[in-house]
Amino acid sequence: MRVKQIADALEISADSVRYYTRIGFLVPSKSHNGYKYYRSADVTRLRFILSARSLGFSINDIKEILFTSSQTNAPCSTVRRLIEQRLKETEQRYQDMHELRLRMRKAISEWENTPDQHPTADTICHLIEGFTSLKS
Amino acid sequence: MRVKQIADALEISADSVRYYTRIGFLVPSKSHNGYKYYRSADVTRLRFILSARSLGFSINDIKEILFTSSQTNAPCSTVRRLIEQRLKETEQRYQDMHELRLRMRKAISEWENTPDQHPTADTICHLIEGFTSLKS
DNA sequence: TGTTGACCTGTGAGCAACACATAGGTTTAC
DNA sequence: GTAAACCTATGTGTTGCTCACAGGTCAACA
Repeated sequence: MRVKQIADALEISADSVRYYTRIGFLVPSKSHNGYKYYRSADVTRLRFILSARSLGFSINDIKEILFTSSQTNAPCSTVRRLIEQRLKETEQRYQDMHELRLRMRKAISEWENTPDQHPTADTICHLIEGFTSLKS
Repeated sequence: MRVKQIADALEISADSVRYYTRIGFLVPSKSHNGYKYYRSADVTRLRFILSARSLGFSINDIKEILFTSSQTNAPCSTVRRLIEQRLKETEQRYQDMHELRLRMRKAISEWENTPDQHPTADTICHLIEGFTSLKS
Protein backbone atom coordinates (compact mmCIF):
# COMPACT_ATOMS: atom_id res chain seq x y z
CA MET A 1 0.00 0.00 0.00
CA ARG A 2 1.14 3.50 -0.66
CA VAL A 3 0.77 6.33 1.78
CA LYS A 4 -2.65 7.53 0.71
CA GLN A 5 -4.10 4.05 0.67
CA ILE A 6 -3.10 3.25 4.23
CA ALA A 7 -4.16 6.72 5.32
CA ASP A 8 -7.59 6.36 3.76
CA ALA A 9 -7.98 2.87 5.19
CA LEU A 10 -7.49 4.15 8.73
CA GLU A 11 -9.15 7.50 8.10
CA ILE A 12 -6.26 9.77 8.87
CA SER A 13 -4.31 12.16 6.70
CA ALA A 14 -1.46 11.06 4.50
CA ASP A 15 0.62 13.67 6.27
CA SER A 16 0.05 11.96 9.58
CA VAL A 17 1.21 8.67 8.12
CA ARG A 18 4.26 10.41 6.77
CA TYR A 19 4.89 11.89 10.19
CA TYR A 20 4.70 8.53 11.92
CA THR A 21 7.01 7.16 9.28
CA ARG A 22 9.46 9.99 9.73
CA ILE A 23 9.77 9.35 13.44
CA GLY A 24 10.29 5.66 12.85
CA PHE A 25 6.95 4.27 14.02
CA LEU A 26 6.25 2.85 10.60
CA VAL A 27 8.93 1.24 8.47
CA PRO A 28 7.76 0.96 4.88
CA SER A 29 9.94 -0.44 2.13
CA LYS A 30 11.06 1.79 -0.66
CA SER A 31 10.50 1.13 -4.31
CA HIS A 32 12.72 2.20 -7.18
CA ASN A 33 10.94 5.55 -7.54
CA GLY A 34 11.33 6.42 -3.90
CA TYR A 35 7.72 5.80 -2.99
CA LYS A 36 7.11 4.10 0.32
CA TYR A 37 5.20 0.89 0.50
CA TYR A 38 3.39 -0.15 3.64
CA ARG A 39 2.32 -3.69 4.52
CA SER A 40 0.08 -5.34 7.03
CA ALA A 41 2.59 -5.06 9.86
CA ASP A 42 2.49 -1.30 9.37
CA VAL A 43 -1.28 -1.37 9.43
CA THR A 44 -1.19 -3.18 12.75
CA ARG A 45 1.26 -0.68 14.14
CA LEU A 46 -0.69 2.27 12.84
CA ARG A 47 -3.89 0.94 14.29
CA PHE A 48 -2.11 0.58 17.62
CA ILE A 49 -0.75 4.10 17.40
CA LEU A 50 -4.19 5.54 16.79
CA SER A 51 -5.71 3.60 19.65
CA ALA A 52 -2.99 4.79 21.95
CA ARG A 53 -3.38 8.39 20.83
CA SER A 54 -7.10 8.24 21.42
CA LEU A 55 -6.37 7.15 24.98
CA GLY A 56 -4.22 10.19 25.57
CA PHE A 57 -0.79 8.63 25.22
CA SER A 58 1.84 10.96 23.82
CA ILE A 59 4.15 10.17 20.96
CA ASN A 60 6.93 9.63 23.45
CA ASP A 61 4.77 7.28 25.46
CA ILE A 62 4.10 5.28 22.35
CA LYS A 63 7.78 5.21 21.58
CA GLU A 64 8.45 3.74 24.99
CA ILE A 65 5.69 1.19 24.65
CA LEU A 66 6.80 0.15 21.20
CA PHE A 67 10.38 -0.22 22.38
CA THR A 68 9.44 -2.40 25.31
CA SER A 69 7.20 -4.48 23.15
CA SER A 70 9.86 -4.89 20.50
CA GLN A 71 12.06 -6.58 23.06
CA THR A 72 9.27 -9.08 23.61
CA ASN A 73 8.63 -7.75 27.08
CA ALA A 74 5.12 -7.08 28.22
CA PRO A 75 4.59 -3.30 28.07
CA CYS A 76 1.58 -3.54 30.36
CA SER A 77 3.15 -2.13 33.48
CA THR A 78 4.53 0.77 31.49
CA VAL A 79 1.14 1.37 29.98
CA ARG A 80 -0.59 1.32 33.34
CA ARG A 81 1.93 3.74 34.80
CA LEU A 82 1.80 6.13 31.87
CA ILE A 83 -1.95 6.36 31.63
CA GLU A 84 -2.16 7.34 35.28
CA GLN A 85 0.20 10.22 34.62
CA ARG A 86 -1.62 11.29 31.50
CA LEU A 87 -4.94 11.14 33.28
CA LYS A 88 -3.66 13.45 35.97
CA GLU A 89 -2.51 15.93 33.36
CA THR A 90 -5.79 15.64 31.54
CA GLU A 91 -7.76 16.29 34.71
CA GLN A 92 -5.66 19.37 35.31
CA ARG A 93 -6.14 20.70 31.82
CA TYR A 94 -9.81 19.89 32.00
CA GLN A 95 -10.07 21.95 35.14
CA ASP A 96 -8.11 24.78 33.55
CA MET A 97 -10.39 24.74 30.54
CA HIS A 98 -13.37 24.84 32.80
CA GLU A 99 -12.14 27.94 34.52
CA LEU A 100 -11.11 29.59 31.27
CA ARG A 101 -14.55 28.89 29.91
CA LEU A 102 -16.20 30.55 32.87
CA ARG A 103 -13.90 33.56 32.66
CA MET A 104 -14.63 34.01 28.97
CA ARG A 105 -18.36 33.78 29.50
CA LYS A 106 -18.26 36.23 32.33
CA ALA A 107 -16.25 38.66 30.25
CA ILE A 108 -18.70 38.43 27.40
CA SER A 109 -21.65 39.02 29.64
CA GLU A 110 -19.95 41.91 31.40
CA TRP A 111 -19.03 43.48 28.11
CA GLU A 112 -22.62 43.50 26.97
CA ASN A 113 -23.16 46.49 29.19
CA THR A 114 -19.83 48.12 28.47
CA PRO A 115 -19.58 50.73 25.72
CA ASP A 116 -16.71 50.85 23.26
CA GLN A 117 -13.92 53.23 24.06
CA HIS A 118 -10.88 54.57 22.28
CA PRO A 119 -7.40 53.72 23.49
CA THR A 120 -5.54 56.21 25.62
CA ALA A 121 -1.98 56.55 26.77
CA ASP A 122 -2.58 54.10 29.60
CA THR A 123 -5.23 51.92 28.06
CA ILE A 124 -4.93 49.57 25.13
CA CYS A 125 -8.37 48.02 25.45
CA HIS A 126 -10.48 48.96 28.42
CA LEU A 127 -12.64 45.87 27.95
CA ILE A 128 -9.74 43.53 28.56
CA GLU A 129 -7.90 45.68 31.02
CA GLY A 130 -11.06 46.48 32.93
CA PHE A 131 -12.04 42.88 33.31
CA THR A 132 -11.11 41.32 36.59
CA SER A 133 -11.81 37.66 37.03
CA LEU A 134 -12.14 38.21 40.75
CA LYS A 135 -15.21 40.38 40.49
CA SER A 136 -18.41 38.65 41.47
CA MET B 1 13.95 47.55 34.47
CA ARG B 2 15.82 44.59 33.15
CA VAL B 3 14.16 41.45 31.97
CA LYS B 4 14.11 39.62 35.27
CA GLN B 5 12.78 42.58 37.15
CA ILE B 6 9.77 43.06 34.92
CA ALA B 7 9.23 39.31 34.82
CA ASP B 8 9.26 39.03 38.60
CA ALA B 9 7.01 42.05 38.95
CA LEU B 10 4.32 40.43 36.82
CA GLU B 11 5.06 36.91 38.01
CA ILE B 12 5.99 35.35 34.73
CA SER B 13 9.22 33.85 33.47
CA ALA B 14 11.99 35.95 32.01
CA ASP B 15 11.77 33.71 28.98
CA SER B 16 8.19 34.74 28.40
CA VAL B 17 9.19 38.38 28.54
CA ARG B 18 11.95 37.64 26.05
CA TYR B 19 9.45 35.89 23.83
CA TYR B 20 7.04 38.81 23.84
CA THR B 21 9.95 41.08 23.11
CA ARG B 22 11.14 38.91 20.26
CA ILE B 23 7.77 39.04 18.55
CA GLY B 24 7.61 42.78 18.94
CA PHE B 25 4.99 43.12 21.68
CA LEU B 26 7.47 44.82 23.96
CA VAL B 27 10.01 47.33 22.72
CA PRO B 28 12.72 47.85 25.31
CA SER B 29 15.68 50.11 24.75
CA LYS B 30 19.15 48.66 24.55
CA SER B 31 22.04 49.69 26.70
CA HIS B 32 25.72 49.61 25.76
CA ASN B 33 26.16 46.04 26.97
CA GLY B 34 23.25 44.75 24.93
CA TYR B 35 20.93 44.36 27.89
CA LYS B 36 17.33 45.32 27.30
CA TYR B 37 15.69 47.92 29.46
CA TYR B 38 11.94 48.01 29.92
CA ARG B 39 9.91 50.99 31.10
CA SER B 40 6.43 51.67 32.34
CA ALA B 41 4.89 51.59 28.87
CA ASP B 42 6.18 48.05 28.54
CA VAL B 43 4.71 47.17 31.90
CA THR B 44 1.33 48.43 30.75
CA ARG B 45 1.59 46.44 27.56
CA LEU B 46 2.74 43.32 29.35
CA ARG B 47 -0.07 43.59 31.83
CA PHE B 48 -2.48 43.88 28.92
CA ILE B 49 -0.96 40.86 27.20
CA LEU B 50 -1.32 38.74 30.30
CA SER B 51 -4.91 39.79 30.80
CA ALA B 52 -5.69 38.95 27.21
CA ARG B 53 -3.93 35.59 27.43
CA SER B 54 -5.89 34.73 30.55
CA LEU B 55 -9.08 35.40 28.61
CA GLY B 56 -8.09 32.92 25.94
CA PHE B 57 -6.88 35.32 23.26
CA SER B 58 -4.09 33.95 21.13
CA ILE B 59 -0.85 35.73 20.38
CA ASN B 60 -2.19 36.51 16.94
CA ASP B 61 -5.37 37.92 18.41
CA ILE B 62 -3.31 40.17 20.61
CA LYS B 63 -1.27 41.25 17.64
CA GLU B 64 -4.46 42.30 15.88
CA ILE B 65 -5.78 44.12 18.90
CA LEU B 66 -2.51 45.92 19.51
CA PHE B 67 -2.35 46.96 15.88
CA THR B 68 -5.85 48.37 15.87
CA SER B 69 -5.24 50.15 19.12
CA SER B 70 -1.97 51.61 17.90
CA GLN B 71 -3.88 53.37 15.17
CA THR B 72 -6.01 55.00 17.83
CA ASN B 73 -9.03 53.01 16.75
CA ALA B 74 -11.18 51.33 19.33
CA PRO B 75 -10.35 47.63 19.23
CA CYS B 76 -13.56 46.76 21.04
CA SER B 77 -15.47 45.30 18.11
CA THR B 78 -12.46 43.17 17.22
CA VAL B 79 -12.20 42.01 20.78
CA ARG B 80 -15.88 41.11 20.97
CA ARG B 81 -15.67 39.18 17.71
CA LEU B 82 -12.52 37.32 18.65
CA ILE B 83 -13.61 36.21 22.06
CA GLU B 84 -16.74 34.66 20.59
CA GLN B 85 -14.60 32.58 18.29
CA ARG B 86 -12.20 31.58 21.03
CA LEU B 87 -15.04 30.65 23.29
CA LYS B 88 -16.43 28.31 20.67
CA GLU B 89 -13.07 26.63 20.31
CA THR B 90 -12.69 26.43 24.03
CA GLU B 91 -16.09 24.80 24.41
CA GLN B 92 -15.11 22.27 21.78
CA ARG B 93 -11.83 21.45 23.43
CA TYR B 94 -13.53 21.29 26.77
CA GLN B 95 -15.92 18.74 25.39
CA ASP B 96 -13.08 16.77 23.81
CA MET B 97 -11.21 16.74 27.09
CA HIS B 98 -14.30 15.54 28.83
CA GLU B 99 -14.62 12.59 26.51
CA LEU B 100 -10.94 11.79 26.65
CA ARG B 101 -11.13 11.86 30.40
CA LEU B 102 -13.98 9.39 30.42
CA ARG B 103 -12.21 7.10 27.96
CA MET B 104 -9.07 7.08 30.06
CA ARG B 105 -10.95 6.33 33.23
CA LYS B 106 -12.86 3.55 31.58
CA ALA B 107 -9.66 2.05 30.23
CA ILE B 108 -8.05 2.14 33.65
CA SER B 109 -11.01 0.50 35.30
CA GLU B 110 -11.26 -2.13 32.61
CA TRP B 111 -7.58 -2.89 32.87
CA GLU B 112 -7.86 -3.58 36.56
CA ASN B 113 -9.32 -6.93 35.67
CA THR B 114 -7.05 -7.58 32.72
CA PRO B 115 -3.85 -9.58 33.22
CA ASP B 116 -0.55 -8.59 31.63
CA GLN B 117 0.35 -10.32 28.42
CA HIS B 118 3.39 -10.57 26.22
CA PRO B 119 3.36 -9.11 22.73
CA THR B 120 2.76 -11.42 19.80
CA ALA B 121 3.12 -11.08 16.07
CA ASP B 122 -0.24 -9.34 15.84
CA THR B 123 -0.35 -7.63 19.20
CA ILE B 124 1.79 -4.84 20.49
CA CYS B 125 -0.14 -4.24 23.68
CA HIS B 126 -3.37 -6.11 24.21
CA LEU B 127 -4.48 -3.61 26.83
CA ILE B 128 -4.55 -0.77 24.34
CA GLU B 129 -5.55 -2.79 21.33
CA GLY B 130 -8.22 -4.63 23.25
CA PHE B 131 -9.81 -1.49 24.55
CA THR B 132 -12.80 -0.30 22.64
CA SER B 133 -14.34 2.95 23.66
CA LEU B 134 -17.67 1.74 22.35
CA LYS B 135 -18.02 -1.04 24.87
CA SER B 136 -20.53 -0.38 27.61
C1' DT C 1 3.30 7.55 -30.11
C1' DG C 2 2.52 11.64 -27.78
C1' DT C 3 0.33 14.47 -24.50
C1' DT C 4 -2.82 16.35 -21.39
C1' DG C 5 -4.60 16.51 -16.82
C1' DA C 6 -5.76 14.58 -12.46
C1' DC C 7 -3.78 12.75 -8.85
C1' DC C 8 -0.14 11.38 -6.16
C1' DT C 9 4.68 11.58 -4.00
C1' DG C 10 8.68 12.97 -0.63
C1' DT C 11 11.00 16.52 1.51
C1' DG C 12 11.48 20.62 4.02
C1' DA C 13 9.46 24.24 6.40
C1' DG C 14 6.05 26.22 9.51
C1' DC C 15 2.89 26.50 13.48
C1' DA C 16 1.86 28.01 19.14
C1' DA C 17 3.76 29.68 22.99
C1' DC C 18 6.94 29.37 25.23
C1' DA C 19 11.22 26.44 27.94
C1' DC C 20 15.85 25.07 27.82
C1' DA C 21 20.95 25.02 26.84
C1' DT C 22 24.86 27.63 26.26
C1' DA C 23 28.49 30.81 26.57
C1' DG C 24 29.51 34.67 28.47
C1' DG C 25 28.75 39.35 31.13
C1' DT C 26 27.86 41.73 35.85
C1' DT C 27 27.78 42.39 40.59
C1' DT C 28 28.60 41.61 45.23
C1' DA C 29 31.43 39.94 49.03
C1' DC C 30 35.48 39.33 50.71
C1' DG D 1 41.88 41.52 43.02
C1' DT D 2 39.19 37.55 42.69
C1' DA D 3 35.74 34.19 43.34
C1' DA D 4 30.99 32.91 43.42
C1' DA D 5 26.38 33.97 42.56
C1' DC D 6 23.52 35.72 39.50
C1' DC D 7 22.12 37.56 35.37
C1' DT D 8 22.08 38.23 30.12
C1' DA D 9 20.99 37.39 24.84
C1' DT D 10 20.75 34.25 21.41
C1' DG D 11 19.73 30.02 19.32
C1' DT D 12 17.60 25.69 19.53
C1' DG D 13 14.05 22.31 21.15
C1' DT D 14 9.37 21.12 22.14
C1' DT D 15 4.39 18.49 20.34
C1' DG D 16 1.93 16.54 16.73
C1' DC D 17 1.07 17.28 13.14
C1' DT D 18 -0.19 20.56 8.56
C1' DC D 19 1.18 23.17 4.54
C1' DA D 20 3.89 24.56 0.48
C1' DC D 21 6.39 23.05 -3.11
C1' DA D 22 8.45 20.90 -7.03
C1' DG D 23 8.13 17.11 -9.31
C1' DG D 24 6.61 11.97 -10.42
C1' DT D 25 2.86 8.53 -12.14
C1' DC D 26 -0.88 6.92 -14.64
C1' DA D 27 -5.04 6.52 -17.29
C1' DA D 28 -7.48 8.58 -21.05
C1' DC D 29 -7.45 10.41 -25.19
C1' DA D 30 -5.60 12.24 -29.92
